[in-house]
Amino acid sequence: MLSKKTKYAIKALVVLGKNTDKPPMQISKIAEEERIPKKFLEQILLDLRNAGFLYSKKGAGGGYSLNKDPKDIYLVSIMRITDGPIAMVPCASLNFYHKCDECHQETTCGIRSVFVDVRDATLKILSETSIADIIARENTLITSL
Amino acid sequence: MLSKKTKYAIKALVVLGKNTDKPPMQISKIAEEERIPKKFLEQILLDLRNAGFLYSKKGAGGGYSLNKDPKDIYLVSIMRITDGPIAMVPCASLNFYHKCDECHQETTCGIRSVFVDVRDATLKILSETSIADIIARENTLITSL
DNA sequence: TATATTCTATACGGAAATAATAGACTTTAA
DNA sequence: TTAAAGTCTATTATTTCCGTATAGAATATA
Repeated sequence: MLSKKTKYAIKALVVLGKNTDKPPMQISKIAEEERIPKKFLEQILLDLRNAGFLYSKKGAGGGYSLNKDPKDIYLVSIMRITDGPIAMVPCASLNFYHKCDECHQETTCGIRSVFVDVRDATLKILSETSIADIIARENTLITSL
Repeated sequence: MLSKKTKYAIKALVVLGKNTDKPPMQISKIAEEERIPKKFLEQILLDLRNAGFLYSKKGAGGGYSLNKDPKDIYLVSIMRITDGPIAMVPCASLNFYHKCDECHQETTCGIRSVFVDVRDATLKILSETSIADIIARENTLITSL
């Protein structure tokens, strides 16, 4: 399951992605609009900032804005920051690999073999879908109502 | 992440899938062979039995055996018993649907839209891969060493 | 029929992860 | 100088996962 942290991160980035031509947006405003606990959101935005996705400005009139084009922020990157691995088993993870506790024959493990395929299928989607795509999808969905 | 419960379930089914022509196998033996905590495995096998995948026999000489052909036991079914939903967001789940806490506009949610695609990609693999396939994959991997 | 063997069922407890909150500090605009 | 922001770390609360315990029911076989 996606953590709330990840969902909040994506939602915040979507809001900021619609705000690119305006002055930076305050945490409080994002939290309010998306109904995210403010203090929790602070932590999340900080992580995204430290990973280079956000620009922040302190003091009066400060706030957050995207540091990249929404087209260049992919879900896979966000998820790796907030949730960590994409794969469903640690032994199939590209960026967060470690051996499974239970496993003692990784090279011949049939479970691993299947979940490498699952990882690849998931990864293909998540690494092709950007914040801009999410916004576009929402616009399409709204139009088709 | 896959729970240990699910991994243990798959491993137990694989062991039983290699044992189809022999008398039922005791929990203790499966637990020993696969190094699974026995009491935990009892619960898991019980769930699989109640779902119709296993046949069990009490008393001396009793034990567990598969109630279906290994070709007809798909990973998706096992996972739904042990872990529940396949989708990464509850609002995208086919068998365990419920609204996300945070969400108030499900029909136009871009996150949901993407994770429906992820679910479909995952589901395709998991509903095509059976216990027999896992065994076959392991044999292939062993041969190619 | 007695007994050991094996599965059945439910309840419990600790550990880890997740979610949220708190408070003190830093920077900046006006 | 002060109010408005973000920064950073610690702490608490909640939930889920993993494993254990215990009592019970069914069955083979001696």
